[in-house]
Amino acid sequence: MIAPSDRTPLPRDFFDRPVLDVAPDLLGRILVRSTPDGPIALRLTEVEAYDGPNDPGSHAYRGRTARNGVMFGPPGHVYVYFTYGMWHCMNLVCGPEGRASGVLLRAGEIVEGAELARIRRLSARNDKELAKGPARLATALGVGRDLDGTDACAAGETPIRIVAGTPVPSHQVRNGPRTGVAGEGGNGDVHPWRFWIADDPTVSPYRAHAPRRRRS
DNA sequence: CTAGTGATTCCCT
DNA sequence: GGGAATCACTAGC
Repeated sequence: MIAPSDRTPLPRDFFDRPVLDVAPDLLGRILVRSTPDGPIALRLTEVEAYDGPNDPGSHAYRGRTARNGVMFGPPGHVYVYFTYGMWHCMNLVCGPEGRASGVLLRAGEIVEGAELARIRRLSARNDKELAKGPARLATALGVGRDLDGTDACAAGETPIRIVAGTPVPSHQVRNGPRTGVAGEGGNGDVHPWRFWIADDPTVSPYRAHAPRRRRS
């Protein structure tokens, strides 16, 4: 059951700020995913910032394409991409419009609808693993490319919204280098653009980017 | 716990 | 053509 206060999405102004301001402020906020079977609510515990065409690690680095068009649109919308032939990951577009920056949602704690998330995440050995990693998070919430471009700030029974939750005080926020990003880490040029809640058991393990070897 | 590797397909060069 | 903002599984400590 969603409390009445949880029906109000965060205003678009929340996302219409520099991405490095928005990213740590998202920790502790609640993502509400409405599905035909009922709501799933997730408390965000780990996020990662991407700063548009000036950021070599960003999908928007080489300009607008068919895949990343939503990033160039207004803030507060959902950008979903497909990767590694199997997985989806979701981002929230941040302002100002046209900067094409966004926050990758890397991990969270399911606080409602765990019974629905478990059905989509049969390989999870416990509930802490349901959304421990960006593709696991999207899978647990049933998020795919069909939700690319969804407005997370719209009123009503929308597929995805972000509600206030409880912001995490800055002394409990940790930050470090991004994980798994090609073009970063190998040359020592890393930035503390990953943010997580200190000592939270749902935060994903750090993995440096490892280039894949060719198949025969 | 860490490290190594196969899976699988879309998208851009 | 080949890399990709990852995961699941295995082996070994």
